[in-house]
Amino acid sequence: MPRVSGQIDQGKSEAILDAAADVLSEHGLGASIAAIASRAGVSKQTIYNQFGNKTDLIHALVARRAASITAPLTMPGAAEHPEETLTELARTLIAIVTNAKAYALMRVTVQGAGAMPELAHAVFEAGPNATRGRLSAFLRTETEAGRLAVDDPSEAAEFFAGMCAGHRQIRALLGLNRGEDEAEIDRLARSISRRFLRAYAPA
Amino acid sequence: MPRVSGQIDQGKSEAILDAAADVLSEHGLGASIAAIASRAGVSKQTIYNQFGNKTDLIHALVARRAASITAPLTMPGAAEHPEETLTELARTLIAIVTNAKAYALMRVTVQGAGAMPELAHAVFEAGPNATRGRLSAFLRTETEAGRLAVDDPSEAAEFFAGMCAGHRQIRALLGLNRGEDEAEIDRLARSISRRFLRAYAPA
DNA sequence: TGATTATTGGACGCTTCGGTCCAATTTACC
DNA sequence: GGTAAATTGGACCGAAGCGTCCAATAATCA
Repeated sequence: MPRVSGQIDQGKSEAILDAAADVLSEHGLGASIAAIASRAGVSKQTIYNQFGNKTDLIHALVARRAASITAPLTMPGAAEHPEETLTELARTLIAIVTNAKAYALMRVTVQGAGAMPELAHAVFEAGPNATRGRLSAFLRTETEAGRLAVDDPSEAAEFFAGMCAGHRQIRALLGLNRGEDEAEIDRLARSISRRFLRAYAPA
Repeated sequence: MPRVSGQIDQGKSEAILDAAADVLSEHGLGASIAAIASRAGVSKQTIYNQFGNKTDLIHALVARRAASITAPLTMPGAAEHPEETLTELARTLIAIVTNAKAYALMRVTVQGAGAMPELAHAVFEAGPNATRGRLSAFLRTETEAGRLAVDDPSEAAEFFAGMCAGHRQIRALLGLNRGEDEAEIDRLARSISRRFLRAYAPA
């Protein structure tokens, strides 16, 4: 059912990626193309027509989905007091680590790290490392404005991210995440922001 | 070459587990029994004689090796000032997350989380969660002694562990870890300990 | 030495999977 | 309607892996 002469069906393409995300997060990288095709309601051959092979399919999946996950991570503009900004960022970070769908992708990437190292590298750069970059820039400007006293912004940013991740990250990767409720996330985010500010308060 | 009548060769058993650890960390869970046997200098049949099947082999491996990794994690006794104690603990935690061999096992566990959830659960309990338990007990006694002001010891322990893990954990799982040098680890451990104490200093 | 038992190595069956091929069919465009 | 293109479904190949079987061998114990 081609929509445009000589072109690939974009709708089916998205359906395939959705199915791949589902099946891969359930069965890991060992999931078969046949299973993905079946879930997508599509012929196996169609997948090969559109993506070439399994490796390229994974690449396409991670590339397209990583963008949607990293999207909310843009650093909010500096508020007059950094506490609100940091709390908001903490909320976002916790939500990502707690989000099953998002972390299923990370799991797939971890599984495939041996076979596709460049994918692992790309994911790390686009995700955690990009966040650190933005956050450390924020901390630097706040320090210059005298509202914080951060000597090593990059290190401090990693501390902050680590506090947000906590054991939730490894638990998510191990498939042990209980759904965290909204109020709990909010409470945690405030706590992180408060403690972090105490640790880096100007003298 | 049996050593004791009716018994299994313990030396070979250990050799098999060592080989399994090596091969699994290189090729992931997809590694073949044949490859492990070859690396161990042992017949494939011998592996089946001793461990039954692949799943049980993985279980045996993780069970036996997890103990040796978690061993150094015993909480040191409370010093007169907590800074030294916390710095030492931070050093240990960073070393574990940075240790390629240790984290190779974690990677295998993550890969197998779908197929063997009870293994994932056991590893989490024996590793990160046990650490949190011990650390939070320490923080509680320090608070009672008036040297710290920790309102939620469990949460604080997770913050501390998260600061130590930082991006190193996910980087290790993605196979991106550059070897961290001793001096750098030491500097980082001190920094974490100092900042943590500022965040939780008594009023 | 003889009996017992683990080990070896290699062949084997079975299943699963990636990837290809192809004829029949459906869909979109002219 | 006719044409060109993609899709379908199913057969098919080759490779790989798990686990079994077995006859020959080596090592221990009595």
